[in-house]
Amino acid sequence: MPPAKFDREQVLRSAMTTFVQKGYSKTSMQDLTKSTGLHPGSIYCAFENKRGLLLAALLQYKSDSELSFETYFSHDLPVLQSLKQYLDSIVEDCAQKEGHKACLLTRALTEIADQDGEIKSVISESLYDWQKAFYKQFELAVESKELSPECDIPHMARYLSMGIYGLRTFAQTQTTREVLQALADQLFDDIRRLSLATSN
Amino acid sequence: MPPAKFDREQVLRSAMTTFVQKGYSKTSMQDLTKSTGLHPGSIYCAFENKRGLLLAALLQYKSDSELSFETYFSHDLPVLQSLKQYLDSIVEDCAQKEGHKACLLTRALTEIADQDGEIKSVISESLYDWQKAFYKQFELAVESKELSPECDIPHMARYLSMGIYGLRTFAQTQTTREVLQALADQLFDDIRRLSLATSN
DNA sequence: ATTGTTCTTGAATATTTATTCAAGATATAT
DNA sequence: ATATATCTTGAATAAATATTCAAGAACAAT
Repeated sequence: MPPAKFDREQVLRSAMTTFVQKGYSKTSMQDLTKSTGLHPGSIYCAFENKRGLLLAALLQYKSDSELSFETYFSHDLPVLQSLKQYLDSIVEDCAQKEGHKACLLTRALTEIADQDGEIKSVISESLYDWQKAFYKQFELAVESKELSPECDIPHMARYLSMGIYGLRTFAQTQTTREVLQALADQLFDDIRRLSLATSN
Repeated sequence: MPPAKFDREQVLRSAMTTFVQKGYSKTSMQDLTKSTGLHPGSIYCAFENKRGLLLAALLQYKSDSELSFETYFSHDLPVLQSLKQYLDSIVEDCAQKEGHKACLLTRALTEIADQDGEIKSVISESLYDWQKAFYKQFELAVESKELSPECDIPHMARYLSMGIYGLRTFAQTQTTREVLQALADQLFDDIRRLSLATSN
């Protein structure tokens, strides 16, 4: 019965959603069979075990995120404008009262990275790649004279990442859109100041 | 044999440590009996169950944190100076390579708040109280003319909380002291700018 | 059609982990 | 001293959950 081979990406997206919503430990195999539509045997055949499914989901999440990143940053807009829209989209995600779309990477990072070196590596590298993507955008913007040649690009990229981590955590206690938007706007302003200031 | 009644605070601190290090779900009762020195029966007698122990530990953590907060902010130093030292102490915590001291509140928040309304309330309120403690310090500093009367105090307090959440998350992927210190310093600068600027 | 191969199914098993509780120990009171 | 009440102990139990695997279904090839 080989034809009905399941759609791997679709399965991974379902697993992603479940893991983000319930966390790794609290997600049971039963939850996963329900959300993916796969039976236990199939999951074990395809991904070895629950942990393997998480690893695969993390990689899928990374690749999905990269795609999304590009839709914001790959036009010929000024970086700062793209960044503004990117931050707004995060606010949008966080402001959803029900089923607040968290970030699978950071959620898994805080939940299980201490316990599992390989997973920690995968997550850390993905987050670092994400940070580097900002880095690269800022670099291009320096070349095109949008940003000051003296700004500290790695520092800016790190501070931006930190701010987004913080925003997402903050959003777990408070989802008022205006508040979240004000925080995102403040972060944007601070990054912009760093990106322009020759003095600092 | 009533006399050997265990020291509740000590037990809760041990449980706190274990929960922070392994996370709630991955902490087994066996881990807890080992770290607290209590036998299962005693734990169930005193705290009802594992969840009850977490709740008690969260409250203890809150009260310990408040005490620590006061050691930083209750002298007659300028707020900004106290804040700087407070941030430095967080960097110190985060830079510990082994057993990175995370925040129990945020860790539990991301791990289980979605699943348990009561725990979410306890955590949210504790974090909000912490935010209000900043708020109050800024308010006093406005009264004593250290800070501009026009600064947006609630906004500052929220942005500061957000920054600290972000810093702690960032520290899970990168523990280089210089990098963490630079991020904390940047956060400090941005808060200071908000606290002084009449223009914004 | 029949056979062989490959993939699916999900009930059965193994394992881990929370929880209980009856027996034991310690102290206080009489 | 003895009795009584209170707290402790940790092995036994219950519950939840990951994992396996033998039987079954779908297709392709002869």
